[in-house]
Amino acid sequence: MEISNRYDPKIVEDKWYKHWLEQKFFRSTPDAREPYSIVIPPPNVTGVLHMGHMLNNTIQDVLIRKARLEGKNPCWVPGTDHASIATEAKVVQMLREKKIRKSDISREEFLKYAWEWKEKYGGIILEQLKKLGASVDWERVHFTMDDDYYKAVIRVFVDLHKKGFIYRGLRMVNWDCEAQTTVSNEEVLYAENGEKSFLYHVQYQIKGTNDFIVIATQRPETIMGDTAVAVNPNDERYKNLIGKTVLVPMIHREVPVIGDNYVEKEFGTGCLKVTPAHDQNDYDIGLRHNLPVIATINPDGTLNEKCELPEYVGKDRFKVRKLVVERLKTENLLVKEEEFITRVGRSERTNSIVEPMLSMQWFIKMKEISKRALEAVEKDEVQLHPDKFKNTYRHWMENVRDWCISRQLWWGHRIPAWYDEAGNVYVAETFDEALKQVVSRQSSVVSEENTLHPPPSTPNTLRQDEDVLDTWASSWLWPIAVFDGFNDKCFDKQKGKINKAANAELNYYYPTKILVTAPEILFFWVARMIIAGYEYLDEKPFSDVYLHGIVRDKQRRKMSKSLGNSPDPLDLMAQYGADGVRIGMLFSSPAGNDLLFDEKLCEQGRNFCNKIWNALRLVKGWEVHEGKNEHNEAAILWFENRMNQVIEQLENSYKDFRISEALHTLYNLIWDDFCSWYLEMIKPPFQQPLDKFTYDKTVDFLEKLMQIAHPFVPFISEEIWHTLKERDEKDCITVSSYPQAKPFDESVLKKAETAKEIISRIRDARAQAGISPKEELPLLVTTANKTGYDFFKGMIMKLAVLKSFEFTATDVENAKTILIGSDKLFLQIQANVNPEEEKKKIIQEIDYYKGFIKSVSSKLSNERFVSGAPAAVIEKEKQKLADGEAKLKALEESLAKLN
RNA sequence: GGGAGCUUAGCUCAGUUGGUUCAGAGCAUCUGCCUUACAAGCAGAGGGUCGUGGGUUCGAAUCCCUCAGCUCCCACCA
Repeated sequence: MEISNRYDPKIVEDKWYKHWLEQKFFRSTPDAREPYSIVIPPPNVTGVLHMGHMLNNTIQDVLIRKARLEGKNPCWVPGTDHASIATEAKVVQMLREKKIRKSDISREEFLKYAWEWKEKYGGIILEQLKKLGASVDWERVHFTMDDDYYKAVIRVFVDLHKKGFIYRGLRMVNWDCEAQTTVSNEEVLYAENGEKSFLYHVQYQIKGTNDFIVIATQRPETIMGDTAVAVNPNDERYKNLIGKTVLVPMIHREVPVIGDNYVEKEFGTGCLKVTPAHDQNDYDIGLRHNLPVIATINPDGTLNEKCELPEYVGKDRFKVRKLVVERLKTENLLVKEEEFITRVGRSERTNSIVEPMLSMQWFIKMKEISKRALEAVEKDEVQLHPDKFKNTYRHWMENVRDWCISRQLWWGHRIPAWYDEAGNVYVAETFDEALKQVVSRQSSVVSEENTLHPPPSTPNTLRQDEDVLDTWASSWLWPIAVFDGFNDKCFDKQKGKINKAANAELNYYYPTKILVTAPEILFFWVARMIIAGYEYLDEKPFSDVYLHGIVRDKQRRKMSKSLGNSPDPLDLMAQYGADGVRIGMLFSSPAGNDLLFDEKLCEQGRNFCNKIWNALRLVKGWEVHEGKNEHNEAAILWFENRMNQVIEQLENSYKDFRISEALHTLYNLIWDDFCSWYLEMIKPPFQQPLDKFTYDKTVDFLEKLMQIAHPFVPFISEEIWHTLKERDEKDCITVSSYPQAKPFDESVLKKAETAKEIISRIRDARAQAGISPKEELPLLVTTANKTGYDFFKGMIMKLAVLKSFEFTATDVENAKTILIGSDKLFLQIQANVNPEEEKKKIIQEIDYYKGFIKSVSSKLSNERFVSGAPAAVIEKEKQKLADGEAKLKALEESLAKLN
């Protein structure tokens, strides 16, 4: 069979992915095996996958494929997230390009466009996952707005409302005037170095006097909403004013001067104007002092009639700011105008300045519901990797704030609340149920906020809340909902709990094994999933959380479309193969660290695949004859032991989720140990056949190596699996078994290391002397332990290209001397080396060993060390001392000879 | 302002309970090779006072403190 000398992923990858799907290798249903489930962090359907997703999904696939090889029942659930605000923004933009304005179309029409968008991008995302080789169960694709999922979200809302965790309240929210929606704190961005602004010092007249008090503000346009002026109660300058009344400029509203510790004496003038309607802190002060709230700004950012100045009504707040400043100037109320760097928040989606606004919103009370989720991580029931995130998690959970879950959007789960004409609220899963509540309202308690209103006369006027839920209020149910955990059969509406036993899937797969995601969404998503898990199942959603870093470019910049520094994953995979990209992604991304992506890493991955490929070519190219070549025994024994050692190391890496480390270990095993050493050791001379015994062993090694490598490089490993031997279509590496870790003999490994060192040193000496690597050289050795060489002598002769290997009792003159331990190797070459250089090197070494011996012997003569350290450590130290002394002696002899 | 973390080779990072076979890996660099699997390759080499200054210890990259620099999270000053 002719095998190309270049590995070509293109022909291989699609072929095998298709085959795997046909064989249903990724399909999982509950059975007797141990489950190993992972739910994918559902990518947003805002667009196509980026490099961060590649990293995220490669890690998951490695874990899933490893579990599959280990005979577990791996279930990797794929899906996508509707990502309400992000997707809606994309759709609005897309429509804008088509000259369609959201405000001109109906909710239904808009949703039609949004669904089309979802179908398109959701589809692309799933195709990208296939290209990557993701072994997800394609019969389990979920979307956070699928019918079942939608119902689950609504059901949870109703349930939490019933339990008293959800309430409706007036709160200061971040308002995006352009998108006309609230945005979460997390969606508010601040410019790195702040933004330039002005601090205006404005005079407020003290009532009944001609005196003034000067406040400092950035937002003069909110003056008309002022309901107090606050000073620090300990501020000697102003404390006497507390209780007095001042006049708000322009509108002459009488407001009190109050004392509040929030005010910092040093900042500005030490006097703060209080506008409870348009600033969070002012609102808090207002609550403490029972101040009225006057909202002067409309949701669209214009001023309303409450500002009492008709000329400003309907004008944008920033325009009004200018007008107010001018007016204050003309009225001589503006004392000072200083430049000021402020950290103003902008909406992540529209970049418009976020307006703190009082608004009626739905909230989830977080304190109580999140208690067990905090404990779970504290007690390591849920383990975070790396565990430094425990601190961050604790800090957040201990200071958790109520979660505003309503969004003024169309794309998402519409809030299941209905209002009657009187303003009563009915929270129910369906309209019909809400209607029922209306009918039975007279006698029953509905909810707190309704008690003020009488029951409606005509129930038919019920109108549903226009808002939808925050995306995370659906994705926090992901690990439960993808197993249909909220269906009628297993969800107990009375208790508000899921009966796991009534749902075979949930019972088998939940809790899932591990969640792989980025630390950025530790709170938005991870923490909330844990909360939901305990609330509905009294159980964690996953045992481990692997938090990987952000993919950045070489200059540490976050990859983004606008910077154009993000490569297209599909292009990369076309260029380097999916396996190459997978390796590239994992090569330098230990958990918790950002990945500085460099295309060279993918190139390295591709080269690695090619290396494996050529190992296959070599093996397949040999002619095999019956029999057994005794000379290869040492190599086989060594590699067997070495492989077992590495398998054990890999297990340790996997155990701690050190995926990157595992890959490095594997890479070295294949490239260095197998290709560079083992294959060279057993390689027969040109055009000579290989003995069958060695051949079979080698094929066996290569198969095992491919099984170990399979989680990282699924495609090439499958291809090699089938090229090595004729196999049945069902006999795939994907569903084969992971090699067991077997005990290994340290002494064999140690002897081999010595042999390898000898070979390297001889090659080095040869290179320095300028002698061709092909020229066979004689070697003479002095040693106290001749038998120590027996095993690897043949190997050394072969790889160091020696003519002979003899022992001698006396030192050899005119030869290059190589010290290995206390043994001396004399390589008979014309040593064109500088004796002074040689001496210098030896003296350096002698110094090192003298220091070494001194340190070890002082340790051994130290009473506290000898009495304190365990026997094994002392024994080791003694051995070190003996070795060191022998080495020193040999060195000194060599030096003497040179003199 | 509160909290967490980082600083080891030119670059990116390992270094698990302190023990001079522990100062490492990959990339990059340099030297020599088209050696019949692979130039997407082979064989070698050089390179670090382990951020600074102290301390604990028989012994410190590892533990403690100081300082400097960097990063992240949370809150946020009108």
